[in-house]
Amino acid sequence: MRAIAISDSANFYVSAERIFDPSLNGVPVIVLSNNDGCAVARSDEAKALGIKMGEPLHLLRDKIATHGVKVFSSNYTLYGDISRRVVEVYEDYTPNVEIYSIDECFLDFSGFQDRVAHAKHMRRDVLRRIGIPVRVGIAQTKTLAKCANDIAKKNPIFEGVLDMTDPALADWLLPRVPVGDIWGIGRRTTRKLEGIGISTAAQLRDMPLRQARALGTVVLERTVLELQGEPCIAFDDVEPPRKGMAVTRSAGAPMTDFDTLFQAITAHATRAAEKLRQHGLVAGTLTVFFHTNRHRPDRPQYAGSRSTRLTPMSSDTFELVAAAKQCAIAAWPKNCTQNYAFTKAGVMLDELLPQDDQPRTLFDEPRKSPTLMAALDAVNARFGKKTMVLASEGTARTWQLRANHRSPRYTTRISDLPVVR
DNA sequence: TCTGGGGTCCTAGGACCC
DNA sequence: TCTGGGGTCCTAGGACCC
Repeated sequence: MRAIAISDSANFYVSAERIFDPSLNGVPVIVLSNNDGCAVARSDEAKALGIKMGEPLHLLRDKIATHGVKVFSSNYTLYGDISRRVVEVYEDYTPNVEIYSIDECFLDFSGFQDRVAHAKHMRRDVLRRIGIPVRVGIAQTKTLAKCANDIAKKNPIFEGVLDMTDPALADWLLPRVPVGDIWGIGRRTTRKLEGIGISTAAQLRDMPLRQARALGTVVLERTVLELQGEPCIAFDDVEPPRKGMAVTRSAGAPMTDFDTLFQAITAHATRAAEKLRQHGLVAGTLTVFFHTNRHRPDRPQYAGSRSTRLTPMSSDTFELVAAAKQCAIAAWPKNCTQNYAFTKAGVMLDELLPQDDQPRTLFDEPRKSPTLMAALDAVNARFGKKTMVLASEGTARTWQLRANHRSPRYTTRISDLPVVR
């Protein structure tokens, strides 16, 4: 029978920090978003203190001091590497793995005999080899598997593995699942559904399809079918081509003049170009945006944004930064007497194509940039990120992110390893 | 004082074409 | 005075995910 499993890590970022620092076990730990803004991962102990997902750090100061909460800046280099290692273990347990997010994978368990025993074995193996605790939900469709995973997460009695392929078990469990907990049902749709008396997963499953499409869209209709056990969301172990990518950041300190803003935009465009080259892609459109602090309506507000075509399509840092500069100049406020403080800026790329598929024109000349970019990437790979940058990135870096609590990059940087005496 | 950074998919409506 | 019936493409905005 068709069986899809989803495996996810418990409080992934916190679990990753705990691998290398056992003193973090049993105590409240949180990991912050970029710029040390909000709590985006919380240990069970931190959740018990009432710390919410996305809660701003500056509102948590009291709790942190009172309860000795350990605080970390996010360390994506570490989490990305740990994530890759966890996937390697999954691949020993099924030939078909679909990476869904940094801490979640769909696994094809179709045709396996004792799925629960298999999943429990895999779970022990991930913990032993990598040190990350995971939970596994199994069902006929992705939506049901996510639901089973969620139930396993909340009920320790399942010991981290719940197989919901048995219809009788699903019939017993689904009336106990709030509709808003279903994958794909967000806040808005929850409110609409509750408005017509649908408050559990079982009620949503039994909703007429026409009504589902009318209330939501075809997306909601698919969720209903998935809950009935009919797969509408394909299992996809080949990565779909990316359509766009973005590099956007809050600034560590507000940016008040064009030069500072353009330094940040240079850095973001540079990073975007690197990402393109890593994926072997070129972009057809570039967008620059920047805006003031939206949490402070009492201050002057401005949001600027401009797009431009890249002709020819490009992944060249110089070309992208030049295009970004034109956009930034065009979007910069004109004739203004206000003193705007910009807190966020970004560069977005769209119409991505594999480099080899990019259209040529009659007048294309051979470009020097591939060799130059390869050299640039090689220098930065060998001597460290940002060894060689465009001068327009500046040296002051006042706009740079705050990251005051970052742990060492234990698995990817030898100089970060603690010295044992 | 201090509030993240990515993505995807869908729909409606306008512009334009024959 | 009468004023069709298709298409496609693009954009903006909504909703959702982690």
